[in-house]
Amino acid sequence: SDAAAFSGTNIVIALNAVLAAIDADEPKVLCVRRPEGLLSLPYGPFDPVSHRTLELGLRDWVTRQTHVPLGYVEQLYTFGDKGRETPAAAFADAPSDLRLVSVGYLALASEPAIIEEREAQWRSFYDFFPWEDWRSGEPIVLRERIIRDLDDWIETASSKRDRLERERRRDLAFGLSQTGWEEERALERYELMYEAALVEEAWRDRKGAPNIEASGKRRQAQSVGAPMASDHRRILATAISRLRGKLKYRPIIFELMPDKFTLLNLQRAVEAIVGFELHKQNFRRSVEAGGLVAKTRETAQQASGRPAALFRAGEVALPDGGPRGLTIPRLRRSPSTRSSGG
Amino acid sequence: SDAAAFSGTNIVIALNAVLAAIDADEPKVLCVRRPEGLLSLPYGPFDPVSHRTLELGLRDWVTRQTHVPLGYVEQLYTFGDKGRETPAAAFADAPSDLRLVSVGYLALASEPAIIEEREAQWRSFYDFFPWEDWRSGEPIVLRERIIRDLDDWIETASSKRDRLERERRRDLAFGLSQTGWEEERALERYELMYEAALVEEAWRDRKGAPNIEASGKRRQAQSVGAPMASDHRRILATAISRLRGKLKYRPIIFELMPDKFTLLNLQRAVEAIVGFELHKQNFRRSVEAGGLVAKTRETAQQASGRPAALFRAGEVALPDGGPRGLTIPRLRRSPSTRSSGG
DNA sequence: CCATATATGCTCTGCATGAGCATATATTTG
DNA sequence: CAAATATATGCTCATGCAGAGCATATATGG
Repeated sequence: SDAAAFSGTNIVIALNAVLAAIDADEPKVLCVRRPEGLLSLPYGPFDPVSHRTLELGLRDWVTRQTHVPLGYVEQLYTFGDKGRETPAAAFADAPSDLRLVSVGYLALASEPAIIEEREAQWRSFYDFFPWEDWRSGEPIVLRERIIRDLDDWIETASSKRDRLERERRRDLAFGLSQTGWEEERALERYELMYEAALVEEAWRDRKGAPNIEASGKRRQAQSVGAPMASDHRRILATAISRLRGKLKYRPIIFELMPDKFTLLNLQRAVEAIVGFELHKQNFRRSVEAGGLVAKTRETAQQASGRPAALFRAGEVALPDGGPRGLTIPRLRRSPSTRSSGG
Repeated sequence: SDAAAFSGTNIVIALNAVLAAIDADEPKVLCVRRPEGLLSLPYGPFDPVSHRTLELGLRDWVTRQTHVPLGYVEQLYTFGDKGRETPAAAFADAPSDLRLVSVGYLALASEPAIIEEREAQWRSFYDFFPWEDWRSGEPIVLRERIIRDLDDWIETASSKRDRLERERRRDLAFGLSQTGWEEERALERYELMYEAALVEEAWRDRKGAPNIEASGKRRQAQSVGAPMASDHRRILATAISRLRGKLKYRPIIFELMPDKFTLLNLQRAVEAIVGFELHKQNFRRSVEAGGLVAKTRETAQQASGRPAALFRAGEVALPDGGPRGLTIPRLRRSPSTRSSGG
C-alpha cells in the first residue's frame, strides 16, 4: 500500500475565492472572464514554498490580483474529482498529467471594490441561480421550467424505488415537502439540477455519454442560469449555502456592511443573501434586542420619508460573535407587496 | 506570477478520517498507535491515479485497513499549514522536501467494529478533551487548571488591547460570557488552549521558541488531555464541533445508532456527543413529535424497571433529512443527580 | 405485597416569533 | 401651506415551542 503513496507528487492545488459583497441591495460575486468567454471564479496556485498556510496563499494572490481588501475569510470545501478540469486549462503552462485539486474559500468584503482589470467583474449571485431569488415572489423559472424538468427526470428513473428516491430528494430540496423552501439548501438544489442535467455544466461535462444526451435533449434548449467554467458554479453554490446557513448563528452579515448603515440597509442585505423578504418590524426587534447593533446619533440622508437612524455593528457582533446570530423573521402570508419597486 | 504555479508538484495529500461510533454511551474515535507511542488518526495517501474522488479515496483505504463499514461520510477541512508534519514522518519512504496537505473527514459508524490490527483502538473523545465532558457536572480540570492557566496567558499579553481581546475570546469560548457554555465551540477552545500553550502539542511544535518556553514553563507540568501526533487533535476537535453543531439541524445521530434502540439509548448517544445531560421527558417529546423515530412493537430487555419500547429511525430521519434535526433540551438548573451511576 | 427503578404521559409557564395596527417624521404634490 | 405619500419606529396580540417538574405505569427484587 505504499507504492501509491507518492502519486501525490503530481498534484496541483488551486485556491478558489468566492469573494462576495453587497452592492445596491444585490449580492455580488467577483468573477473573471476567461479567454473563451466563460465566467470563472478568481483563483490562483498554492505555492508550498512561499505560502505558510493555505489561507495566506489565498489572501496573497487575491490582494495582488484584485486589490480587494479581504476581511473575513473562511474555507469552504476541497474539490478533487477527477475530470473537474485539467491543470493545463487552469494554468496555461502546466504539464498535462497533473491532478487539479481546488480548495474553495468564501471571502466577504464590505463593499464591492472597483476592479482595475478588464476581465474581472462583479456579478449578482442570481445571474447564476435565478431560482434562488424569491424576493419578488416565486421565481418564474422555478415552476415554469425546473420543477417540470425534474418531473421528467423523476420519470426516467430505472426502478420504482429509484423514482421515489428522486422524488423525495426533489421535494426536500425544492420545498415541496412539509418543511417548505429552505434557503440553505442551495447547494443541494444545484447538485440535483446538475444530476438531472438541467444546467449547462452537466451536459458539457458529460459530452459523449449517449443515454444522457437523449434524455437531456429537451432540456438543453436553454441553460437555466448563467454557466461557469469548470465546477465553479458548484463552488459558488457551496458558498451561498454556507453564507445563508451561517447568518443564523453567527453575525457575519456585518462583514458585508459599511461602518454605518440603517436598519433597512441591514435588512436588505440579509434579504439579498437569503433570497426572500423579511418582516420589517420583527427584524428590527430581533436585531436591536440582541444587541447586534448600536445606534449612532446620525441619521441617513434620503429622498423621501422619515429619515432613518444610522447604526453600527454592536460590540457582540464580531464574526466569532457572542449571541447566536440573526433571527430571520420569515413572512408566511402575503409578502406585503414590494414586488415592483427597485 | 506563473513561476510559482508548479511548486504544486511537490505536494502530498493525505486523507485523515475521524471515524466515530458510540460504545456503551461513550463517544469513541478510531485511533492508531504509532511506533513512537503517540496516538494518531488513521490516514492514507490520496492517489490521483486510482482515486476518482477524494471521498472514494478515503473510503478505499479505510475499508482496506480497518474493515469498518463506512456509512455517513462528510468532508471536514483541509489542513495545509507549513510545519504540520513532514511527509516523511507520515509516509516512511517519502522524499523530504514535500509539503503535506491533509483533508480531514468525519465518518460515522453505527457500532464500533472490532479492529483486527493491534495498533488500532477505539478511544473516547474525552480522553483527548476531558474539559468537554459535562455529563457529570463541570469537569474538574476546567476550573482547577484551564481557566487559571488561561488567566496567566491573558496577563502576559503585550498590550492592554491584546489583553482585553484574549479575555473576550476566553470568556466566549469557555462559556464565561452571557451566552454560557456552547458545546459546538470545542474547536475554538482547543485552538485557544493551543495558542496559550496549555496542550502538549503546542510546546512540542514550538520547541526552540524561547519566549514561549519561558511563559509556558509552569503549564508544562502536565498535559491537559492526551496528546496526538501532528495536528490530529485539532482535526478531532474540528470533527467534534461539526458533529455537535450538525446534530441540531440534521438527524445524523441515527447514523451512530443500531437499527433498534430505546429512547434512552438515543438520549445517551446525544448526551455522549454534546457532552451534557438532557431533560428526559422533553427529549422524548421533541423526538417523537418531530417524527424522527417510529415505535416498533418490541420492548427492550433489561435488569430492572419498566421495559422501554424499541424505536427505529423515522422515515424523515435520513441524513439529508426533512425536519430540522434534534432539539437539545438543556437542563438549566440542577442536573437531577445522575453523576455517580454508570 | 412493598420498595425500587425505569418508562411514559401530562400540565404549567415563560419566551421567542409571526403578524399587524398605530404613530412619528420626513418629502412631494396640489 | 395643507394634504397625500413614504418611510421609520413603537407597541400589542396570538401562537407554539422549550424548560421544568408532577403524576402514573410497569417492570424487578425482596
